[in-house]
Amino acid sequence: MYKFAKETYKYAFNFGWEIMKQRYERLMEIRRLIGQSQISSQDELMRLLEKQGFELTQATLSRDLKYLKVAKMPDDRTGYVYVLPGKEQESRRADLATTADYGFVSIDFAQGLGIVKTLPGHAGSLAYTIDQLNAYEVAGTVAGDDTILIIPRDGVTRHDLVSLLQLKVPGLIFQPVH
Amino acid sequence: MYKFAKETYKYAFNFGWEIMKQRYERLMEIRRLIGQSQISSQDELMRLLEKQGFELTQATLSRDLKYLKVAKMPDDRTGYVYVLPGKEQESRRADLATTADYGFVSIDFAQGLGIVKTLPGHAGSLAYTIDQLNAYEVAGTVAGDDTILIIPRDGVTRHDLVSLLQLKVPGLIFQPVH
DNA sequence: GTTTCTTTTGCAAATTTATACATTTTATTT
DNA sequence: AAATAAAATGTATAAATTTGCAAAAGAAAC
Repeated sequence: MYKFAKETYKYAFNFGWEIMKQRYERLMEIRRLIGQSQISSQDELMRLLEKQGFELTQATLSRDLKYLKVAKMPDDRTGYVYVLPGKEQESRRADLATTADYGFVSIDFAQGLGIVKTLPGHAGSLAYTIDQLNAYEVAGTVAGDDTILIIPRDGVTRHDLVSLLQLKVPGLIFQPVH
Repeated sequence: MYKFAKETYKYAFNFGWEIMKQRYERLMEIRRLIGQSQISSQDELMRLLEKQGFELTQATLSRDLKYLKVAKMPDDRTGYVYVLPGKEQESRRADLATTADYGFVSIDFAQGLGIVKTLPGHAGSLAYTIDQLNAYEVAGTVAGDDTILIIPRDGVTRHDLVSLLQLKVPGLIFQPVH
């Protein structure tokens, strides 16, 4: 939804001399389409624009996207998606946990249990985060000061567990300091 | 700066069975490089990694970047830059004004002056924002309720003015409602 | 209206990025 | 340790994106 209804924003770009009206309408439409749907290539976007009655080549689209500062980012669903400036964050918030500093140090396995090492004092909060995932794979956790014991359910492999954590706790493995 | 010094994070990925140590070190280095410098192509990144002693092909890099969810976004300086997830925002904060809702409607020119129309009551705040730019091009502004008069300095063209505003007030032209 | 200057766009080529497939490497199981 | 399974990587190629250049379209100046 844009602030100006079509009728209105049509004139929002009247620079006094009928500049680039068509181009700006196209740019608006591009923003709308990208904000609304998961677009993963310029050709795909081009086809959508053509349906709307715009005529253009992919080369122009490349320039438009550059002008609009639209980024192309990897996406689990579609492979890659175009995202509007400022919207990148939102699209990453699907996961429960945020990219906070968990104090994670390492994970190891023994006796069918996962042993997570953390910085001193960080075990509790990371264990809590893991509990909050409510994941089937995790039967329960026990936290000390700098160590967490993860008890996997029967049949859950260490690999399943690592996958789960990597998927649901982004930033756990690669955690830069702010 | 990473939380774990090299010596430490070397072992942060000991999953109990010597998994992918080399790969993870490379991934860490990629994150470091991308966070630190303005990298605009995979080949460029590859060369940097080779200097660090890593051996790999561009294909692997493409996969690594996908895994790390590194986005490629347009950048005024370098054309395009790779950005870490969560860091996109920061790289856009160089400009004074933020992507707020300015109530901007249109801009026109007459008598050598710029006439900006805004939504009712928005003239004052947008004029203030423009004043805060402290731009040479603008000798001064006068704001009513929904209209701003911009007085350009001698020799400043309407084009200069539009360029200035587009450059310094991102989102002025394309402003989606939140 | 005509001329001049600027911007936009398409075309084609260059560059950059992604991926299918085969191979190697690494982990898991027996 | 051997066999099996899974993951990572290179090679070659396909796909996608960017860009130089020339033409067209649009504004500005005259």
